[in-house]
Amino acid sequence: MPELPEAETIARDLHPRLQEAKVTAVDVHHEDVLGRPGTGFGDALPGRVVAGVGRRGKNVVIAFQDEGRLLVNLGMTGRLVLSDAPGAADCRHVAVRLLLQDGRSLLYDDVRRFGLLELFEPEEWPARDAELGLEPLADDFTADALRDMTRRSRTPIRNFLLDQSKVAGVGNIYALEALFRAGIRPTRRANRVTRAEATSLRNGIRDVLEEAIANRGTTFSDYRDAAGERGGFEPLLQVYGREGRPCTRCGTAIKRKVLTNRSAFYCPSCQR
DNA sequence: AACGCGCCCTGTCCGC
DNA sequence: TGCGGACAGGGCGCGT
Repeated sequence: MPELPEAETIARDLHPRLQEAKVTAVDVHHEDVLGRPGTGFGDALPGRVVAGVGRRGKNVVIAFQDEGRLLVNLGMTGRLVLSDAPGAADCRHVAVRLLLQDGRSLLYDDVRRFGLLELFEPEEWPARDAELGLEPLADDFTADALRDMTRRSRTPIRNFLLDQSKVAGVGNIYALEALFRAGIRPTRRANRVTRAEATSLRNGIRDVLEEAIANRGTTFSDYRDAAGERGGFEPLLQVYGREGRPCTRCGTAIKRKVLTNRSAFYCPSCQR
């Protein structure tokens, strides 16, 4: 499941390889990955030149020289792969292909098509950007800022962390890993997180995201980077997907509990 | 208004 | 071996 570290890895890899690239044509094989219907996606892209590739939350953002932006939410199984990368041959579910003037193409491949591609004109971007919450690696993601938000919510803290309008970029894997690091059970109501725990949680979120970026993300099943390669963080997961296996800290068997249709993994001894 | 739920989609796995 | 069903889950639309 691509979250912030996976989007960051893809953006960093694509940035030098897509700069100055000019889009000449667009092949849309599956329209259901296009958000914002009626924006003329296929007609509006040709002629644009890439200025750079960045990230907002868990979205890869391709910025064009005219300040238009293509936001790519990878959903569950989305991949952004260049046609000349070794992993391009593994893209068997290409939903959208951007053809480039230099002969390459950028493939958006997505088996389950939960992903979304949205094109924004310069004046449209600020409103979309404002819908996303704090960047967890930015300076303004402080313990106080996190606590100000958690104290106003009664939803389980795991669910709170998945809300992209609060903290942008954290998904199920890193939410659970950060909660383990902070010693907080995923089921705890957000407004029951103490001031001290909010500090631990803020630090846990930043640490796990930074460590995952350093390891090029987590491949649990489907994630691949822009070259089609797997991430390296999966062996370092402490709770996610480890039901029944011993806690790395205390040895207690990791538990799994379904919270609003999504698995939550935690150590019943370390997390209260 | 905040919150929870069902749905979208398809490859993989399990049991018979 | 083949097949049906359960399962995985990010984000969104909807109901409460």
